[in-house]
Amino acid sequence: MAVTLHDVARVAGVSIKTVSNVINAYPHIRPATRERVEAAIAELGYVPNLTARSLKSGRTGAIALAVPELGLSYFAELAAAVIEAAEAAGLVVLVEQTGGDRDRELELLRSPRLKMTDGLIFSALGMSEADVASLRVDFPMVLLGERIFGGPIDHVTMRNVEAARAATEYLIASGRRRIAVVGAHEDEIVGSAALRLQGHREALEAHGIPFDESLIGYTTLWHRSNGARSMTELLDRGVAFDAVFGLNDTLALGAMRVLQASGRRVPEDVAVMGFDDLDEAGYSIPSLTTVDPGQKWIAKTAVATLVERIASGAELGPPRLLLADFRIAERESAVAAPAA
Amino acid sequence: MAVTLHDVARVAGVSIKTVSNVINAYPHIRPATRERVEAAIAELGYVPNLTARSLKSGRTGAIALAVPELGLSYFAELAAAVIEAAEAAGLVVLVEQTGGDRDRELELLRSPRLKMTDGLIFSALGMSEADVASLRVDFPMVLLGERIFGGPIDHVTMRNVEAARAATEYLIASGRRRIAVVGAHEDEIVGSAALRLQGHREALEAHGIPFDESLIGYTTLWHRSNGARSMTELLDRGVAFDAVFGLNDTLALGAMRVLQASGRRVPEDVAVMGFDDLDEAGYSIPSLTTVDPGQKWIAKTAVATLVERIASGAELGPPRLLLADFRIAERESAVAAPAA
DNA sequence: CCAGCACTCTACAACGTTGTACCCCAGTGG
DNA sequence: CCACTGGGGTACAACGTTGTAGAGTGCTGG
Repeated sequence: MAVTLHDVARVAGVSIKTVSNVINAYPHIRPATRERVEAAIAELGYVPNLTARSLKSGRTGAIALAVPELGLSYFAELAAAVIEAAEAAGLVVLVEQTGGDRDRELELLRSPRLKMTDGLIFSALGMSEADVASLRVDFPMVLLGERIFGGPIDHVTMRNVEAARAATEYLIASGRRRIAVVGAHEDEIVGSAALRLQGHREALEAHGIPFDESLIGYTTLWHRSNGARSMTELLDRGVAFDAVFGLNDTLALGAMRVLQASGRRVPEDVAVMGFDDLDEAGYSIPSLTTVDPGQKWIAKTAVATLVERIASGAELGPPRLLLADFRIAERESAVAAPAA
Repeated sequence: MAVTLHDVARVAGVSIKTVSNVINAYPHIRPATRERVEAAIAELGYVPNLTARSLKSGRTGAIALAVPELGLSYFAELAAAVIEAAEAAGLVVLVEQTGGDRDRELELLRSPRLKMTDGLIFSALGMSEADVASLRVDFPMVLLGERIFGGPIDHVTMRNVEAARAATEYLIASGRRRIAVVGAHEDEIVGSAALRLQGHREALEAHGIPFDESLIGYTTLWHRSNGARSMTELLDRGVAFDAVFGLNDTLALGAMRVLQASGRRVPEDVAVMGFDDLDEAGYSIPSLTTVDPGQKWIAKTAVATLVERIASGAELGPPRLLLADFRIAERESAVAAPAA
């Protein structure tokens, strides 16, 4: 069925190796031979069998990307950026969804399916420091996310603490003092929620504002509905606040909806700050002021780092920690000058 | 470096074929032998080389999914559903982004990278009927989208015309008569925009409502900003309307934002209807009434159809057209009983 | 007691490609 | 005239797996 080098070789009247040489741009080939081979390739519509090539070379030209869920905008945008960067490097991307489930994440790391790729970009969400040993795998891997630090592999991520601190400082600078938080995770030590909450506390402390536990809204997941529910609870609690820091954009948008439905004006009565700078942060009503944590850079850097590891293996030295720059994306939901 | 069947065979003291037989659950193996082999596998941490297996079997266990862009929520949710369905079928998914660009779509169809997969689920956006010949490829493929009908391959899609007609009829039933449309494509004959607009017109006609060109907002892309811009134009135009039909949710959400910013109440002054039933349709303010076009079914069916084609090839008979059921997802932005 | 069978296992070839070794030839310098 | 060089090409093995054919067992039934 499929056309192979043998078929091309027969038609061109040369050996299969010569055809292979033509395809791989081997220099020492007579123009006449090259032409005959190219004609045969065109005539038969030959396409190299990448599986065979992979077997021989040990490289597949594919990398895997594991994310919790593409339905979450953050990860969809991450995947888009990774695929784009990979394509620029001549790689294709195999996308896996783990659901953010620890067991599925661990299972993925042991899956033979990864043998079909040259390496893995792994955005972990369910694993914890206790699982760090599982990251010691025999294929190139780059870790994303903030569940594990100091692991045995390259890690590309964002400055969660500093960025969150900057976010809260932005709110403080605009005159806000009672800042509610949506999306905290109870008893969590590692993970984005804990780090961002820590940055928030640091900012409060730096400005002599006492931390008020009653302003913290806890959720398990970071879906929009969790942000909405958490805000409802805060309102029911009856505590006063003049700003809300959603630990991600999705939470912030969910919370903002409830705030507005309750009759509060954003940003006049309550300023809202998000985290992630999703596409949609620019299109909510009002548009969402948020932290751009450098996701594009993270995607590019993750691919570049993985490509390096694939090329040079362990020789590249000890695992590196690469941190993206962040910035506050100023929009309508929270403005630098305190609103009237 | 990597452990192979040979290594396992040597340790277990059997031939490599026996090890292969153990792995592939070949029945006639003595328990003692099986145990020794399994012990050796565990001891060495053997993982089958899928590339080699692919070369031998001609199957890779991977399928490709080509979408315009994962940053577009519709396609992110589609990809999530396809990956989930594929995983259930024991397949992994290689995701490609075409940008909705015709040339890149055509190039993709000829790309040797597809040789690494067993088939392709192709969501075309840039191609047109003129390119139908390019769909005649020698690998299994399932087409999604509405750019091409009657092509030489299986096609899974939604009932655009009927669903859009139902959407407009829903608005009419709730007492709306002047229904603006956002997202039409000028001079388009095929494609979602044209089909949905056609359904809209059919509904108007069926109810004796004249079609008013001045109520149609044209855009090129279907991003949120296009919906916002288009709505701004409609408002500037000064035409009166009591409902807006966004040809997709993203457009509808963008338009809704502008509507509200202009002081109009949704749904009291203007009802808003979307199309797609994205996750976020449930979390806007107000939540978006929209058409659920059966995306999950489409994803599942596309995978199932592709799997069938992979298994039985051309014997499966002529190309099929498979259409999903749709339903109106009733939320706040447009309600069945006319709002006060 | 032996043909016949089922079971258990092995040797070998193949999937389609590329790396290695080699061969042949023409031209060159001594 | 002969080694030597290098261009142009070939044959063969190998990547790690599975299909095919077949070789030994031991057991069964006639």
